[in-house]
Amino acid sequence: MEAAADDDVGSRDHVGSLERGLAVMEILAHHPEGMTLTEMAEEAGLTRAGARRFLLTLAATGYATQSGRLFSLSPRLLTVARTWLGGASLWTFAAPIMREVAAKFDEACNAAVLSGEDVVYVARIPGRRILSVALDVGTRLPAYCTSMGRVLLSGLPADELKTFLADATIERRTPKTIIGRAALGKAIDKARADGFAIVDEELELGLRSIAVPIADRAGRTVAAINLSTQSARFSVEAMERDILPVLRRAKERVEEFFFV
Amino acid sequence: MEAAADDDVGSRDHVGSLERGLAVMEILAHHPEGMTLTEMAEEAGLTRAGARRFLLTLAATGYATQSGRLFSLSPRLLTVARTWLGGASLWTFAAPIMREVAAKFDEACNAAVLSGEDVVYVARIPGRRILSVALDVGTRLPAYCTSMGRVLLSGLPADELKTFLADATIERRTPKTIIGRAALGKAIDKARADGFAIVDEELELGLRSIAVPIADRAGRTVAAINLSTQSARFSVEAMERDILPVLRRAKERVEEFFFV
DNA sequence: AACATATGTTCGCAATGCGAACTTTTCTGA
DNA sequence: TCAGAAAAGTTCGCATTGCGAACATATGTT
Repeated sequence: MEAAADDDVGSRDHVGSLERGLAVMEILAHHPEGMTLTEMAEEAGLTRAGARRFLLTLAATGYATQSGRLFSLSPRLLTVARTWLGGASLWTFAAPIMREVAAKFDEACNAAVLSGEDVVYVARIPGRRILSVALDVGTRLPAYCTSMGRVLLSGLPADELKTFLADATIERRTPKTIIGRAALGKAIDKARADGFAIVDEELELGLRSIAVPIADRAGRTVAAINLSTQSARFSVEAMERDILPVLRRAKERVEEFFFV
Repeated sequence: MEAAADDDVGSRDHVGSLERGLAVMEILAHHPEGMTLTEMAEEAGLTRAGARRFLLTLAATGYATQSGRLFSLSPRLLTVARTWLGGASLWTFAAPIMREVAAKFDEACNAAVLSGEDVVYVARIPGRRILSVALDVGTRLPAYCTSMGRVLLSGLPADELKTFLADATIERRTPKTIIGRAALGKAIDKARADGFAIVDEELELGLRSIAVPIADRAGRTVAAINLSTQSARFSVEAMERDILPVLRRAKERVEEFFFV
């Protein structure tokens, strides 16, 4: 049973019964086969009378069901969760997370999905610095030379990636653009192995970005988030050292919104 | 806000604070954009001080987050739900529901999925009456002449159903078996339009069954449940009048365990 | 049937959560 | 920028709510 933040427990702003009731609900979640009153009392550290009250209240409110001596969760929790998730898009939920990332580094934090040979921006938290590339939700950029594109491509099935590498339109945009298809394949493989990609002035001189993939519960890469910076601000090394851990944490938090 | 069962509210076995806290959580679920304290107090029918306590407790326990004046749910609810669902199979959760159906009619209630040209039994609640067909989890029966097969086939994409109708092994098992491929196609179309299928002595004389499809949140038919009876017990008309509503209710309850 | 175990019930009581009132902060419009 | 309105935060007396111990009943096991 996870403890609440310590400094709130003794406070008059705290409802201990709610906390204990939620803990009982969580214990039920760990026991889909059902639990008896005595088992719950032991596991929750409550008296039988106390555990019984919480179980009966969860049953009365529809969160649990009682069958003989066994209490178990009901699908109401799913209904509530579904209502919540269905009320807004993933990127609405992700926005506060991305906002924290953007604010921490004062740079733009973006999200994109793969569409054909492009990435399409699906969310964008501007930084305070002006980047020359005008970006907004809906903007398309070529996948091959963008950090988000690189990690998205790394999540493609092998045959699809092979087709992409064979067929994609690949042009030199800066002296640093990787235009060799074999070298690009290697860069994508590296992104897959690393779990991130840094694109260093391949799209545009002065522009450097780092991206991580967003995977659903089945492990499929469905989106990417990145931080775009002016290359004068962060070296490649600093990106990996300073930005990557933050971006990874954001990735994990966004992924919590995927259910299956 | 849904009321708890009235006869529990005044009881000493009831924890009102838990109930009110869960109600606050549900209201948050309807407001993914976040809510202020005053909005919550109004909607929950609480004083500001009361609403504030519940919100702060939900935040302290990790179920909600506070950003300035806005409170919103956190993904912890998803984590709990995921833990619960991940701890057992769908058919474990469905078993009590199917057991109620079986007990109501004293007949076997079964669940199956489509596998190739067959249905495979994935769950089975026996009735008290002995049916001559020995069935157990894992049993395969031909899809074309079973009620569950019929509704499962009705959920196939058109091209797959066309292939099935063209290629499937179809044999006469009783004088009532539909063996004409066009007629079978029509029966499957009828199952799709009706949302259920009755198979009347097509598999075996003396055996009649009625099935409904189980669909996931995207509307894809992924399984079926049925009630198998001796044909002497229930006429086709009685099945549709008496069993179908019960089976439909069970379908709805089982479908609540699908998240997306 | 006897016994052990688990659950249900009761009720005195104290602690927990209540809300009203006051204070502080934030927002809005001129 | 300032004044006023609105919203949120804080305090604390108090009553009601939830507590647990003890007893009663039901269920399971040998």
